[in-house]
Amino acid sequence: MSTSEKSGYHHGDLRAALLTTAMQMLENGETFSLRAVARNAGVSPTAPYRHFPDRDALEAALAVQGFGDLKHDLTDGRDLPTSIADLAEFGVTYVDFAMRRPALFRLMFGNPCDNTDDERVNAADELHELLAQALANVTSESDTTALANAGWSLAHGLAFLHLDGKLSADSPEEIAKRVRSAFLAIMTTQGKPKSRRRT
Amino acid sequence: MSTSEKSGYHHGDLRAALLTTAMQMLENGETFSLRAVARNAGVSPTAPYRHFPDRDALEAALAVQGFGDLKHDLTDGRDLPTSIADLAEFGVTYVDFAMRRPALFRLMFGNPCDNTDDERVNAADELHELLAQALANVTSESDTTALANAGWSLAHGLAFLHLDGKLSADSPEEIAKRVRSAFLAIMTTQGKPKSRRRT
DNA sequence: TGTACATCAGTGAACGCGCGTTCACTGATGTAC
DNA sequence: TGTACATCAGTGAACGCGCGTTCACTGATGTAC
Repeated sequence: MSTSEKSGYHHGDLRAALLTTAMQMLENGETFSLRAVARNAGVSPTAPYRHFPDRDALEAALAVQGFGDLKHDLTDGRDLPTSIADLAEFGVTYVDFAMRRPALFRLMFGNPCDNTDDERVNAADELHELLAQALANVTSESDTTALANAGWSLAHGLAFLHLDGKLSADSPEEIAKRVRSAFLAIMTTQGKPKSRRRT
Repeated sequence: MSTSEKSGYHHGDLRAALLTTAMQMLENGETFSLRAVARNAGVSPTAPYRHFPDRDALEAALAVQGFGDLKHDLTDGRDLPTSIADLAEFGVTYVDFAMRRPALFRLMFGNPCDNTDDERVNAADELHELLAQALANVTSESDTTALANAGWSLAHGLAFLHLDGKLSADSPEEIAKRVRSAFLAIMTTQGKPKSRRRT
């Protein structure tokens, strides 16, 4: 990582370099391949196999990092939400992450989980728990799991609808505004609820 | 479509047959390719080019059909929602569609729109409008777009989280129950809203 | 009613592409004596 | 301190794969006279 920069053959810290490179590619919205990552890292197509058993392993490592980053975005420099307005900001951050790092977000969430990779499962679980806590903080209900699912799904749906161009916007601010409005609107509705039964 | 079944060379209605075949493949969760569709339809790899200019055209045609089917599922044999409970059933239908036809759902929603195909755009718009109407029916607010976005996003998020295994369930019933709970929970929350400002 | 011919709807070989992965290899590094 | 050697981290050629698409073609259909 330090002295090895000029040495041609041995890279020094190729594993880290591959992750960095792959992450950059994802940030640019590219869906990467093992070969493309190697190419961009300036290394032969087979070199990555020294550090990752296969393509899936690289993906999993990136997802773990992604989950960490998202969690960081959600918690760093702010308290857990205590009001609906706070919660809306939580949602804004979630969607903003998706828009800033679309390919990474897709990699994290956009395909069936690989439940064999423990690190990945743990990282995902941690995030899940954070979201549950956030929701629990805001409501006075006893059973918070339904609400937690709803809050997550709302943010998640907004993220993907924007990502896939089903809801279009000209600027990040416009998106943020839309997310805020959505959270506030749905959590403060007074419709004409014929039945209010709980399940 | 009628007499042509035995004639070897000329198929009779290959265009329709290709769509049917492709639809079945999607229903089975397979992501298809032009070649695979042709193979399954018992026809040479290049035959589809008689009926579709390229792969994207086939995809667009399938998406149009998908939008129609989903709209049908949502409206046929029932009135538009008038209560939150009705709306929850609307969501249940949306998610159920996604779970029954996962690959089709992904094809419809899971990638940036092809806005050059008019038919496709129209079909998507119609669905969009239907959702907006449904939401408008339930609330007494004047500006319903925020709520419409929220309702759609909520259902959409639930659909994708289940599709991608982030929320897992053993049966369709369990999913339906979860969707209902989510809608009811988030639309009837009384949190401790510090601020209730609208945007 | 029968035939000539244009049109239509398929075939099948071939192209170039990027991919994941294997294999035998070689150059660089670091450690034991 | 210097050397022998094991280990480590790369290389580069090659594999088989399925894909979308092109091209020149041929067999079937239907229409005009």
